[in-house]
Amino acid sequence: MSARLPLGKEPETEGKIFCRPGGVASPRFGWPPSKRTGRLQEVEWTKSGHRIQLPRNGTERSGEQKDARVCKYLYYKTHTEPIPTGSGAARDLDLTQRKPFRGLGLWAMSASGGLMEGNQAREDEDARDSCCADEDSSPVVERRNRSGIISTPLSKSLKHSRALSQYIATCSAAAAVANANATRLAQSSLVPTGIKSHSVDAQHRGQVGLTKLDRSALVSSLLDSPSGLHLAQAAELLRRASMLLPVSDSSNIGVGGDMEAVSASDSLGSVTDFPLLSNGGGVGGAFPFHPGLFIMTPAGVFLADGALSQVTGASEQQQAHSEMAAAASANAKKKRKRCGLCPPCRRRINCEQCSSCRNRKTGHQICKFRKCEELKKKPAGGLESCDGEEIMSEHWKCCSWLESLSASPHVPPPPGRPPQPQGMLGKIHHYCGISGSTGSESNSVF
DNA sequence: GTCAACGTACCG
DNA sequence: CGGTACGTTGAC
Repeated sequence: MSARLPLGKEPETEGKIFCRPGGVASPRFGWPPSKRTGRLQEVEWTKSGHRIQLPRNGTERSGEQKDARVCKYLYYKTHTEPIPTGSGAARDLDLTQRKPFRGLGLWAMSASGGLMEGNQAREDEDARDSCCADEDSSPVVERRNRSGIISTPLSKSLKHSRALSQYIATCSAAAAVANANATRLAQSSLVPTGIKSHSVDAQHRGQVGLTKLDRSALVSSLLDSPSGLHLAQAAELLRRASMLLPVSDSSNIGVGGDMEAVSASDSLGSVTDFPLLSNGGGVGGAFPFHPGLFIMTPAGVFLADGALSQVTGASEQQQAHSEMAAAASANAKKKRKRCGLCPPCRRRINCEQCSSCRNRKTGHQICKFRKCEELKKKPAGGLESCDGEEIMSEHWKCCSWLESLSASPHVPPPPGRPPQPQGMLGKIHHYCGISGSTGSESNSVF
């Protein structure tokens, strides 16, 4: 690579937060889309923040360089001197000329010639994909689906390799979502009962600058996630429940997409265990029903027995039960959605080589390398594969426990499951077998 | 079990 | 209404 910068900290990268592959924000590594003015420059960084040069093909790396390998990303270089066409540097920098598939769909070699493997190769691929977008100044605009995945008609995508540049916006959106989620998580773990409103306000103030894109990305990510899907279903159930509810001013109870609802009395207790619901995604206003009123399963969201008896008359429970059974059977047919978290989901490029890509016109299948791991699994193993009766049986089990929980917050979970000392949410999660690590919980209760 | 093809839900 | 992709089915 002929275009080298002096060693040391790159001024352009100081004091900025960059979007790294996978939507991770980082102050050091990445690329600043708003500032890119020059050419792509590949550099590697030591953990101490110094940029170093790496030997070319086949050269053994020093210890420091080995450390730096994991920190290698591209960034936009501000210099503007042209790079001689045909030179090694030009070859290295002209990443848009790569053919988009090798072996298992991973890039096996870095642009500087170093061997890479597995996720590292994939991450670098993503990084370059995002960076090169503007290098290739083509005005082609491609559509994205809700997950930020480039979606072009088959003919188009086969004609030209994906303009690797077109993922930056997605990346920033993902970073925004990650940021929002981080904020939410921080709030959920830090905010004790009683000072919730202050924190919500603070959070709200802090998020005032959130753009519409940020919010829609957040909402979209929530609704795309398994739990988010449940959230949407919960909203619908709430809407129905509020219609049955003899509330004097029902217009004040809104459970729409943004869940900007006016606070209502809390029938079961505090909702501070459920910040997502209580603060309406940082918008203000409280979720008008206690989350414990809902039982969420892969087959759908149900109102708990106690909830039904509270928000409706006992005579209406029967009707609601049959509605729930209908919903369960309807949801059995419903398409599952990509989890958006697994590596295949995070992959944004069709390999264009697998059978699904080649045969997309008739096969109607997503690229094999982008097929969600969750969708690959059979919906079996849990409530999803069972019939409505089983679902309802599980539902009643949860209901009875939730009712007892609402009567006394210290009722232990049903036998067979050891207690978990993390408040109501912990109990609920434990009772429902939620690990919380993958977001692919088999069933969940709010 | 894998693959191709088709039906169709879902979305813009 | 067209595009994408999940679910299902039948062939191998």
